[in-house]
Amino acid sequence: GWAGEGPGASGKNRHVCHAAARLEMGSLWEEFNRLGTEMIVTKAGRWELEWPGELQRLGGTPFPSPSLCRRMFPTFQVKLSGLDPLADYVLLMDFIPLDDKRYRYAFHSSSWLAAGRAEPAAPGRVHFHPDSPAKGAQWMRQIVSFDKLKLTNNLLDDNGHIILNSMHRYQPRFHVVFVDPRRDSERFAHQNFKSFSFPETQFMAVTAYQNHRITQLKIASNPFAKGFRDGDPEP
Amino acid sequence: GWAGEGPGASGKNRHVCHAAARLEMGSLWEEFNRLGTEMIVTKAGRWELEWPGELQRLGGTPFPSPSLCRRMFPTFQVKLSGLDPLADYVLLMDFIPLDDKRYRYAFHSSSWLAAGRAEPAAPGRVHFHPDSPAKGAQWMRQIVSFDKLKLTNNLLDDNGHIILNSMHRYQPRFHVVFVDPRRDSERFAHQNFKSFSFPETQFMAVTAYQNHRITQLKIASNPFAKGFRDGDPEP
DNA sequence: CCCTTTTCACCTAGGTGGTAAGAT
DNA sequence: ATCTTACCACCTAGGTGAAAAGGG
Repeated sequence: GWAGEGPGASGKNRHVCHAAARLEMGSLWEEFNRLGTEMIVTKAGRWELEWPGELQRLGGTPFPSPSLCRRMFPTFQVKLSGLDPLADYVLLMDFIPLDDKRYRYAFHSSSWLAAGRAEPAAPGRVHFHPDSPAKGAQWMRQIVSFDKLKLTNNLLDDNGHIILNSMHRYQPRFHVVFVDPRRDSERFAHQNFKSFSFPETQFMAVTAYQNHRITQLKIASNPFAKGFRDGDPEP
Repeated sequence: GWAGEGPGASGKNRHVCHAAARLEMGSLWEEFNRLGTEMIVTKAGRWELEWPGELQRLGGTPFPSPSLCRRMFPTFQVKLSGLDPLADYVLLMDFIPLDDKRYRYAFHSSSWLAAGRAEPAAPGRVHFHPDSPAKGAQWMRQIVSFDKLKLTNNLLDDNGHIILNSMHRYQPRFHVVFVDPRRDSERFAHQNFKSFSFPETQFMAVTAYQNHRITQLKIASNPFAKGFRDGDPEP
């Protein structure tokens, strides 16, 4: 579907007021949403600094090992239009709680039940698209994919990942921010961005899948889970 | 080693005149250079557009498959200093012929012999570091690695790879370019960059390794070639 | 004969859910 | 009981040189 408008679409800078975003993989998102999308959040384990021996032999420096956090699937991807091709933009995402409830999954009825009030909100973080900043022309040239975005339930995470509470519901949000070259651009900050929310991308954060139909749809549609597919060939 | 100065170090813009670059993995480069470094260049094969079936099922769009070109090993990596932390810089590399000769390898003497004049120079291309442009602070924060740079001998390559003639010698060059915000910045273009050449990184372009000791050093030091190592454990 | 291309097994690197054990 | 963690086999994706085949 197309663009949910940001709050207060009026009074926007001309560089963002015509911006539009189309969610990619819309039919897949909707398929998940009908079942109740779940996204895995795991603790980042905080492996020690890695120095693989190979690298050590070569005289390189150690680097942080890949975290154990999980990506989203489906991946949040949008096709942008209406940007100024020559202006600079920053693209980013955040996640807002959909309510102040905590949930549990009732296996007997295969449904989610409210189970008390939400836990204290995790530190609010944003994920900047790693190509930011870039010209409008470059953002519009192809699909923008947030496949580097990772979710964790580790409140102490220091890798900059998105921190979410398990068993809570979230709405991903997408923001287009015009990089205002004016000296006093702070004064116009509220005019220089436009936000998009796609209701079909909301999800429940979990540490393990609860709904078996979600598990099966993940296995069927995520290429990295091919090892768990039964032998039913698909064209 | 440290920085070979660019041509005409005088009259440089203050944003680049103090720039310095230290080559990483220097001892490995020197070990290769003592034997006569060789780098593989292969034709990019130009596979058809890939549409893996996975992606098709998910409603995605096809994308060009990875090319068959080869990276450099060792990878060209530098540690930068002396940049203005708040200024924008573009980093790039190019490759200049070391002479106008063509070579062949004499197996009986295990040495390279001149074998006529160079073939017409391939189209001169540059490789921009994919993080460009970025602030000086970000470039100086950690080692800058050109591991996405790929070499090909395909004169018709349209993936933007570096085109080299096999059996010719080359000197990699590294350039730091200050992004001048002045309107008439073209007038100062010659002042706004600084170039670095590390003699220990020069190499012979080949389609297959000629010197067996180079092959063995590549196998011993490149993690991706571990499958060809004999069972001699290294700490 | 000299050089290039193609294909291959074998790696690195890292994204999956399953499973069993652990925590509360 | 309910939720979380740790480890695992199994994938995707792609970087290696060997070996054989191809070309002039």
